[in-house]
Amino acid sequence: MADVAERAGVSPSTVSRTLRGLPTVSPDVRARVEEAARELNFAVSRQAASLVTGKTGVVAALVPTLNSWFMGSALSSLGPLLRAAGMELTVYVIPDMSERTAFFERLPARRNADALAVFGFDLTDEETVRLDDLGMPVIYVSQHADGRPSVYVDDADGARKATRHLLNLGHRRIAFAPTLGATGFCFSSRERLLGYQQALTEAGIPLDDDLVVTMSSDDKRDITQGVGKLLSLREPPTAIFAETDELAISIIYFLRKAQIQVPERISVIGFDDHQMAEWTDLSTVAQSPSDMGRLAGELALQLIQDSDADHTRHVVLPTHLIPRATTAPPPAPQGGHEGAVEERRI
Amino acid sequence: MADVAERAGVSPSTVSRTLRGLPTVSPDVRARVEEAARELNFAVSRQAASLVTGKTGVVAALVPTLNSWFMGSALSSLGPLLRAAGMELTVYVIPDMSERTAFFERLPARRNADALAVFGFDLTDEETVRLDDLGMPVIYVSQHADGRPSVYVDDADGARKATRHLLNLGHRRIAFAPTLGATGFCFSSRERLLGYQQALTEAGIPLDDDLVVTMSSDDKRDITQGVGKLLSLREPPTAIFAETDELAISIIYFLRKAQIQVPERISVIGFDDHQMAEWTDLSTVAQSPSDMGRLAGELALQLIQDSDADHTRHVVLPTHLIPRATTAPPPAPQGGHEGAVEERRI
DNA sequence: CTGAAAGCGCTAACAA
DNA sequence: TTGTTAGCGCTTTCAG
Repeated sequence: MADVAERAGVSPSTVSRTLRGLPTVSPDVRARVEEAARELNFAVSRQAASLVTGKTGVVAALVPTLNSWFMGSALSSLGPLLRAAGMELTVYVIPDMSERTAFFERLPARRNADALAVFGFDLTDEETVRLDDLGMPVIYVSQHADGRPSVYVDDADGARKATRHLLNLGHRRIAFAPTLGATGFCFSSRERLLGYQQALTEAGIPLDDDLVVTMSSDDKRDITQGVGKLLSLREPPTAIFAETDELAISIIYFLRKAQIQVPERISVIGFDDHQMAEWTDLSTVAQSPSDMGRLAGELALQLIQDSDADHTRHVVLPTHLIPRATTAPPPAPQGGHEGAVEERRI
Repeated sequence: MADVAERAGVSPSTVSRTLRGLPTVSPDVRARVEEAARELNFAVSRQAASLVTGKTGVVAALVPTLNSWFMGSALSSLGPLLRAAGMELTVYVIPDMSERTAFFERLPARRNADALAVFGFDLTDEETVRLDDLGMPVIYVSQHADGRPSVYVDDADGARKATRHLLNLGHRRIAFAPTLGATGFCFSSRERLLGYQQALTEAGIPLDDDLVVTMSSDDKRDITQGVGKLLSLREPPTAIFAETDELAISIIYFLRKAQIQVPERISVIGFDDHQMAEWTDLSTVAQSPSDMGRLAGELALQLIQDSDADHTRHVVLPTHLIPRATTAPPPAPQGGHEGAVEERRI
């Protein structure tokens, strides 16, 4: 910066003012400084600046993985939004329990970010408390956190929609397949289970624990076994509501592999409206992770600016049912002969 | 840090030494300092440290989007690797041309990272030169950059494998569908096209430009039109090689929707071995983006440490063909009656 | 509108 | 093994 100052024939202070766009710089000086900066390929060091301002210019995101449709979409919208505000995005990927423990013990984000967005973890109370004294706003995304800023979809409502859709088609034996990430992380399982149960109760159908089978969506064997468990019940389900589209698609794969027609014999519905849902004609409940990323980013920027903004704001996003070709009325009670024309599907 | 020093009854330097794990600290002092640090919830400010060391402790990744299987997998493996080395990952998401221009003009990573990993962009020469004087090692991932460190798969070879597989099945009219990101970014299209052409030439089949139809994999209309173009040729292809699995899956969707059986009438093969490829029984060429992420990270760390390491190293990863159920021999020349048993697919 | 000077929190010499 | 000192590159008073 001193070089730029010298080249432009002004003091470092003036260079600083110019480069930050402060209005208290005369036009000709501004022009000289900007040219000098360009010629020298000068870029301000965030490190040095933040040392004195106390702001790092960084928003941190805590994610269990980047390798999922949800996270990818959310961060793809968060990133450019932050850049537009002159901020950078640093990502902490926490793929397993030991990394998670390490993260919460050391809290490496402390002093190295102005805000933290926590994506989709089902945090323990201790972990939440730990984040409370991190010294920066923490935004909870895709999860509730009482009394703390959160952005999420109404998962329970979405699950009700999915379940009601199946009920409306005439299904009475409806299974729910929550998914457990390989690492003990848990997205919105609880809420979706709740919505599923509410819809059943609403319809006067007793809950049956045998119809709730957790499957890890990364693990083929686990899915086969889970599907097997459902098929071997004395009264198997005629419909399966999978917690995510990815799980739904793999369940369909195993059902069809076992010669069980979908949706003629068993209907399957997912949750997400993953890009693949369209290509596989999957009925699902849509949510918008990119909206969540955007809103989380806006909330973060706002909380960074007004330290006394409303820190308890919850933003709840809508979901909507997208019926496609994997849900249909259940097969006739005993006859077992199925729908006439069989469409081709991927 | 001064607080910690006072509480532990030592000087700031000693605290610094302790916290950085230098060996020149006596055990009892170390213990006192660590306890004090824990009690005060102290974490070193990277900003201040980097001001004096000149190292930021950050690796930057430049990506066109995070919302793709490839990027998600690559960064999911890069992130934890960097954390294990005590580094942070900051991500620049450059979704469109204007952001791209802005990035290369301002180079915001300058002085704010120790290395930059550029993922999957097809950079212009000017852009590459611009990165050369960024003042930090730049690792090119999923692309060649002559004389600069690169990590990529042998796309041409993978494409040859895919094309040969189709040739071996008896196909002679084979189309190639490169995909153009919505934003003018271009992954490995060129190389894959090349491999496709080589395999054809090798087999003595003349190239036909009509069989190469670009389709934007985000855009439904574009894909329908592209498929339509191929189907309306005087001599339509009996097989399509799609540049990516995602494109392959959507092409299959449109073909089946148009009552064109896959693979009986037209074979389709993709490239990636996307997680969904298995669930859709898609034949494909596998590559491992997580390996690429990992190797890129290792290379970055190495270049950061030894500034005089080999800056021209190229790491080339293998691909392998995974034949599944979307490729089969072409239909009999004129009769048009297809294979006997029809397997069920998602 | 501009410059001088102080200091942000840390590390790296050097001295003890 | 530990403490002292001098900056790293910037922003921010405060004078002018």
